[in-house]
Amino acid sequence: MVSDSSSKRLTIYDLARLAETSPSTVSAVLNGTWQRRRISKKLASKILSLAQSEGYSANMQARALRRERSGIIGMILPLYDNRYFSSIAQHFESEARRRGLFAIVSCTNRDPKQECEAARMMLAYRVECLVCTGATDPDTIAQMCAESGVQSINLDLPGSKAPSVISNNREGARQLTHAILNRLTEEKRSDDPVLFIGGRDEDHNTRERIAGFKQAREEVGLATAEENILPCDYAADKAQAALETYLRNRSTLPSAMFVNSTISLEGIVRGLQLNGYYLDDIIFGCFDWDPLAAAFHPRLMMVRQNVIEMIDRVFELIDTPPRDPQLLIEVQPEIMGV
Amino acid sequence: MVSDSSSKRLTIYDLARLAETSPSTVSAVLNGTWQRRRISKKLASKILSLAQSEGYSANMQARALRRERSGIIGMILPLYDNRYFSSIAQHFESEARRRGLFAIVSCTNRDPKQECEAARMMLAYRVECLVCTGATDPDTIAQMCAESGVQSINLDLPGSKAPSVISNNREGARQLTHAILNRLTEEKRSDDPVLFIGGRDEDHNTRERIAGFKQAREEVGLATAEENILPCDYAADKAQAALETYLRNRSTLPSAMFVNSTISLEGIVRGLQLNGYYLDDIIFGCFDWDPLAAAFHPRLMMVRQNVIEMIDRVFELIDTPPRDPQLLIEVQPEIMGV
DNA sequence: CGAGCATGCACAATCGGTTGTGCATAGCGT
DNA sequence: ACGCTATGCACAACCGATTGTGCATGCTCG
Repeated sequence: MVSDSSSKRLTIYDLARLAETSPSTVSAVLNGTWQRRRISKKLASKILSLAQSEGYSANMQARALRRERSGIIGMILPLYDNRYFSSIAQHFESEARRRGLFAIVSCTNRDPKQECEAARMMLAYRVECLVCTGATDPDTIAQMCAESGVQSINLDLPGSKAPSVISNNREGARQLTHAILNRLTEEKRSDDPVLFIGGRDEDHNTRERIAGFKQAREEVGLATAEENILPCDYAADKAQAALETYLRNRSTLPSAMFVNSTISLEGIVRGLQLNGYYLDDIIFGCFDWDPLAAAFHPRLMMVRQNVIEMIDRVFELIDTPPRDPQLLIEVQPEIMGV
Repeated sequence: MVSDSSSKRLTIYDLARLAETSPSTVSAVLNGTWQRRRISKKLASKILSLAQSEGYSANMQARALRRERSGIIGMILPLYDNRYFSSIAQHFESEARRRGLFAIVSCTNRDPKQECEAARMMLAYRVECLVCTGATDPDTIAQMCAESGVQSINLDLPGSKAPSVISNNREGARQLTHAILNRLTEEKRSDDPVLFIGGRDEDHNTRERIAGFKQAREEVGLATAEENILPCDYAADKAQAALETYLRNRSTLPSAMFVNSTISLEGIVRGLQLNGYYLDDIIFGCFDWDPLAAAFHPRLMMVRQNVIEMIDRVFELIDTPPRDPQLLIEVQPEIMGV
């Protein structure tokens, strides 16, 4: 290992000098096209072992520039702070790696401005494709990508200008609601009200989940009072406040709750603890999955979105871009703890 | 917006043609050096508005190649799946952004091979600095970076070949243990055994935490039996199995437990629930922080590592690289729920 | 023995910016 | 009118890889 005194990194020109050959030959050997270019096996292995021993590493910027392909695939993500988004990032990364792509992920804090800024950076780094996860404004980003000739795909929340892969929120919510109602029936409390809490009214997923919730109740002959639907935003504090307001107006605790995310669940649980309620009495269904929470509460059922399949679908769309930009793929989530 | 028919992206050469000037002038204007290069304000604003209206975006690969600076800063991370690592990634990203750097983060699943592979990729993309978080083998990576002339910094777990920023694990554990012991005293159970469980014997942080645990007990005159120290690995299953084995050999549950991470806590809680124990009787101290878990258990105290300060320290080291490669910076964590 | 082909490699253009340098022209002072 | 500086910009050489093309040399075959 000859650590170059200049501390500059080795290039194919340096290797060419060392191997007494030309840069183009070195390049051909190092990127595997040497057979096609009729480089002798002898010279090839000489160059390869030299590259190895000198610790050569190709300059990806130069390669990307010349090839007009960066080898980078981008994702924007609201946050990392729950298992759902974390595992999305993780699977995206490993799947990208498997395909020889380098994944870069940017958190945008559910802020449309940051989303745009991140998308702009990714486009500047010439990502070959951009996956837009849970974006507040996916269409703007799809538009930006289209103008740069870059493919984009929406994940988790659908858009209208690029194909989307999302969970089947309505069906997941329907099944979760049925699971809740079944528990209530087992406990002879089938007529008790169930509170739907958390999420945003404007957001596609919340609307679908509310629809699934109502549908399930209807299927067992129950009407749903609007006062029991509280899309108070996802944030823990908002959920906690909404719950406390709700409780102030009535004498009894609901026997069961459909909570729209783990972050909302955090506020709910905190609020109940602070107000001295006994948690284990309540049946929880949470449209989200967290194994630690599941371990804590014996009657907490959770919806685990099928992240692996969602990411698979995303890459299928990347491999064979659909004609229809409005294509919507729904993936079935799984109900845990039933 | 003239969407180029060729669908190729605009370059400074295109802009130069449109503005009837030279590429070098366009470049100077777009990267802000035009005053120094005595370009007239008039021409500058013409080029700027043209770039704006045509949606020009500089090719970062080309820029990086010429400038010999990628503008990229890298981080390798074991996982995203807990709040600690997630927030590390998030703060790293936003701090990098604030400094005009583009952050790329790779998950390596605590696998030394993946760590090396990720580091190699990052070096190939010519990161200007690599932050190595919770690496199983930080020194190998530090070595790779050094050979490429790239600065590297260890985070969370220390190494000997690059400066490190970690939590003060011993002091955090000492304080957490005191908090546990105080609770026990309040409840007149101060002589009950406390179980330390989770983590890896070989890992620096676990060793320090065990030391802090023992020290705190010693400070109140308690000896620590080795049978009550179970560094059974972090994984939930391992922790659950270790706990079940432990319980099989004695008649009573420990009144309190020091659990070495939320992932271990998951296994512990699950094991206790499955075996019919009443969780709320137990005092938990967990060297990790998860607000949802904290909401669930009224007697769960948690150590929240000061991620913001740790990331700040990392960037200070990047700004002014220390002479001593063995420099170790310890950041005080906070005890939550006392 | 010479045409023709295969073999093995080097040359040089190129990707899109950046930056040192040089060359006109204008303005100014004497 | 002449020299001098300041102004405003263009030229061209890079950065490090990729790739179309071309040129020797050696070998085969009629």
